[in-house]
Amino acid sequence: MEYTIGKLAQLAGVSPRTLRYYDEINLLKPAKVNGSGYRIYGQEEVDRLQQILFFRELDVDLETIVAIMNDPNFDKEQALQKHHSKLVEKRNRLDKLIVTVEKSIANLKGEYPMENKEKFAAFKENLIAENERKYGEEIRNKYGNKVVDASNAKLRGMSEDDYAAMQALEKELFDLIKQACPTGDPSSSLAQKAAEKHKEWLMYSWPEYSEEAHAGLAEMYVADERFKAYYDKVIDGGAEFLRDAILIFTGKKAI
Amino acid sequence: MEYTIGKLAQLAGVSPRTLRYYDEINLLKPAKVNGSGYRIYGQEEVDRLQQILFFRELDVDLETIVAIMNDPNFDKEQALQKHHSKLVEKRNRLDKLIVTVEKSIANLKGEYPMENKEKFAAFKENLIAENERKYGEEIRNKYGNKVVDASNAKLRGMSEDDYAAMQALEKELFDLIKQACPTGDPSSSLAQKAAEKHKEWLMYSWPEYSEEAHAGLAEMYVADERFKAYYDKVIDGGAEFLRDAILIFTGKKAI
DNA sequence: CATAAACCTTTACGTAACGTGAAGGTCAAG
DNA sequence: CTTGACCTTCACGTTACGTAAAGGTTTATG
Repeated sequence: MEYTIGKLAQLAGVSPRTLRYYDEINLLKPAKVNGSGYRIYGQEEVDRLQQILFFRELDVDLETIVAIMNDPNFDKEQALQKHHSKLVEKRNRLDKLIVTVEKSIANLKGEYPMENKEKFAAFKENLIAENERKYGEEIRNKYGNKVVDASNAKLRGMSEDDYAAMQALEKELFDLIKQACPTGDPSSSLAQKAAEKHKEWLMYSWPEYSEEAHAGLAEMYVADERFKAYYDKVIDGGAEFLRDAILIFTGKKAI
Repeated sequence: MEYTIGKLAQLAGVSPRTLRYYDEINLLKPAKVNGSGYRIYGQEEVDRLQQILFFRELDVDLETIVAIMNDPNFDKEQALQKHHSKLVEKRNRLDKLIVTVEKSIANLKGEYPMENKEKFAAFKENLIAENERKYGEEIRNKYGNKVVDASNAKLRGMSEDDYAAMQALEKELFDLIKQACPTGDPSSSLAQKAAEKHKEWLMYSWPEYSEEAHAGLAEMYVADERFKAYYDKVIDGGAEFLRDAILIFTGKKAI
């Protein structure tokens, strides 16, 4: 199937101008140009345009999309998988915004007391996610995690002091893990103290605590390589040990 | 609680520049300006900023936000209610996008045949929603529904012929309702023919048919005043009658 | 008490991703 | 064979801020 610029625009719900612009910036070149200068697009371009729209939906700027999609290592399926998880994340953030509206209505009616901070927490999650997307991967690789975390912390409205306190807490947590892990007993009082410390640490960045969420995060510490590496760097097997300690701490696992 | 520009910016996760800009365009004026020209914001401004961010989240342009919020008839609670339903709509559209990604992955693997039209259907729903938001209310009031529907139809990639066919179908549907309604029997063959016609009509704008969705829409025809008025205009009680006919047609209600 | 750091101010130009004509060539239908 | 619906390339306009620059104010600290 071949498409002129107008046909493709119609199919995809974008304007011809947009397609010309994408041609100009080397994001989406037509399959060929016919004798009289008309742009002709084929199936490959249709699929590529769909990919572009997914990126755009996730607020990735065009320059970045060009860089990603023109990379010889670009893998269509992998990209779609990533789109999927990002869209799910976006939906989760939307869920929180919806809850915020509900609370704000109740607040307006005087039925629910609401701190100003809470009124914007869900919006800021969007920002944090964007911040991660834009600079996260790059900066994490170049300068390590601290810069990104500090930046995220700042976004959450933390003072420098709070951030320092959080860093200190994390150090205590690391020390506890280092001590408790070799015993191999995640129900030991030292291990439970670590779990408690971890909760304290969490409270700096979480709007509210729940055992379910805490336990869920613990599972992720082992499932997600990035986190696993982070705690295994402290001491070998640290991630699993912390997870087990937290699962016991939150009552999700018997001793 | 009083906030300087930086404090409020920090709280809400926006830049001071943004707040100055909102001041400039009369969207958010500080509560007062102190002796040395500093902008000072209070609780009222905090809440107003939250409202602004909700509008922004829904891609309403600032000019429109100014118009809406500076309108003396502006009702905070009503606005929040609207935000809520719009956010839910947005989440529903996100859900469809997520399904589209999943299908596209299957398609890529050759496990699922996918028409090009389907690849963009979910994106176009966003467009249709935006189109409605921008021009819908205004134009519906000024020129009636036809213009908007035609515009939406065009967005869906319908040809003029298709649109004409859809209009013809709708007229047939109206005639059937007009005939069947006075009998008062939604299970009559005429009424069921109307339900069938309604399904046909739907198929022009729906990507796929399901009895659940059809029945759900029928319920909405009575619940939502706009729709109710639309069918009651054909014949008094038309909305309820059509709903009952559809509920029987879809097997959601016994005869 | 000074002085530097961390705020704040206005002014003004830069930007991304197109929208919107203008001026003109191409193509299918009647 | 012409009319209307396409297409083309300039080229300037728009929105919602980002980003210095140049300077005044407030607050923490030696």
